[in-house]
Amino acid sequence: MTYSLGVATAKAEETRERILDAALKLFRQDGFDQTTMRDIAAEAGVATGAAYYYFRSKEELVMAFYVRTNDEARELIPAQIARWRDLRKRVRAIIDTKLQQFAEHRRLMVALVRIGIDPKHPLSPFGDETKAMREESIEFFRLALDGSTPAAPKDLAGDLPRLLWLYQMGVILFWMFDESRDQRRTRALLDGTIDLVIRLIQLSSLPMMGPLRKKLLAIVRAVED
Amino acid sequence: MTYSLGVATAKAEETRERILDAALKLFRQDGFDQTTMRDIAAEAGVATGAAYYYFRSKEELVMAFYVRTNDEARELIPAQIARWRDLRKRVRAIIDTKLQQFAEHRRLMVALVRIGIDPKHPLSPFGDETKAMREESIEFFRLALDGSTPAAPKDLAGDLPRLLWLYQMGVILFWMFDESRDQRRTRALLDGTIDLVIRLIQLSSLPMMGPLRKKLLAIVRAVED
DNA sequence: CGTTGTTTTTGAACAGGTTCAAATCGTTCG
DNA sequence: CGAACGATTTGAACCTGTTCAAAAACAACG
Repeated sequence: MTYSLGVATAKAEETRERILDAALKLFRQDGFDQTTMRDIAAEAGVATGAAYYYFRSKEELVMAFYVRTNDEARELIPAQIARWRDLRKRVRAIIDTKLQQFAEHRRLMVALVRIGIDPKHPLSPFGDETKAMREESIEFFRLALDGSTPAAPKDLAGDLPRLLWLYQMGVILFWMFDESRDQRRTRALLDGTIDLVIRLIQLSSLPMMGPLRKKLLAIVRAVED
Repeated sequence: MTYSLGVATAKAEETRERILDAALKLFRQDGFDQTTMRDIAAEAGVATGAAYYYFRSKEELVMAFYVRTNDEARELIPAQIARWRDLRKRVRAIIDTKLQQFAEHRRLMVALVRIGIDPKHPLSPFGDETKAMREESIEFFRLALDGSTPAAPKDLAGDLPRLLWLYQMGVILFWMFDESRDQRRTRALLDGTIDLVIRLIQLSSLPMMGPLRKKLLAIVRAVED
């Protein structure tokens, strides 16, 4: 879960942190592609090989950052959810929190997407190795739906968290490449679509929507494994 | 348009083709990552540097394949469209044709996606350099909508081709990673969603949908540049 | 303390994408 | 023909991610 390759002692843990911090500093300063593993090792004051003792690849350094934010989210997000009952606000709060966490390293996440888009890659957000984190993230949306207004239709309870998570992933993807000032385009997208998403959930409760909803769910389930 | 770096003579054009063919042969045989530029050059009977005289990068070899299919599509797709008036069938024919063209090198396209997902990358399907090809692909959908049944609502005529193109890109993306036998999952996705897409277009013609449609279009337009 | 086994660290070596200066080829012109 | 010039081709060199065998540091044990 903590993706620690060779950490057995406290000093090792410290070295690992030092390498990760050096990497993040340089990534932020010069960008992912411009930063070499030799740079990172030098900045951390270790030999080149040391980085590979703790991280399997350059991308795994980015993944380690991602894991770090996930650890933080475990505290942050439930607290946010507890502040409202309104589903719209809850979902918005989850996504806003995520974006805030990534903000400092926005462009960095591209490195993760590049390899992660292939579900076969170990670091893919859709793959096996990241399953625990993924499920945890999905769980937040289950929590948000729990006792919210509007309430989610019962028979969607199983799929809705996953669907909202997918929506979140889409927004984050858009945001990573959003070069508008302060990423206001993403804000606009959020403002426009959250409303739509919630409205859609409500609409789908209407009896007349039964067949359509069934069809959609069938497709969604067929698409997922 | 033809992405030819240094081709001025007929012999050069021939060398270029030889390198591209060698590359495609090896990519198909051993996969993109397993094939080295040195392999490709050797297979083509030229020095390593020669490949870089004609192609700016390893990925550009894949792009050259993509361009090739696009050149073919210019003949194939209008012929397909002319076979029906039914919009569903026309759209399906466009997408099926594309998939058929890529079929032989399905996994190869992943290499293009990896870098192309970043709109900043020169080879991105969303970037400047590929604009001509992109517009051409979108044009096919305009052609498909032209005089089709059902007819598209007038005020959607401007955006619909681009939206259908996006839908196509999504399907192709899914297909690239679809490891089910004969990619039947993708077929299932197509069977399920084409219907939905066409139905949605029809629905949006209903007067009651006015406000919703406006809202959706506003979002779509805000998201695009 | 010395021995032994494990964890951590080192830096050289390797691999493959890419660059580049120099050589070769081909064409044009006097 | 021979000089001049651009187009093409070469292969060595460069850069950077990654691997690996050996050294160093450390812990446990007698």
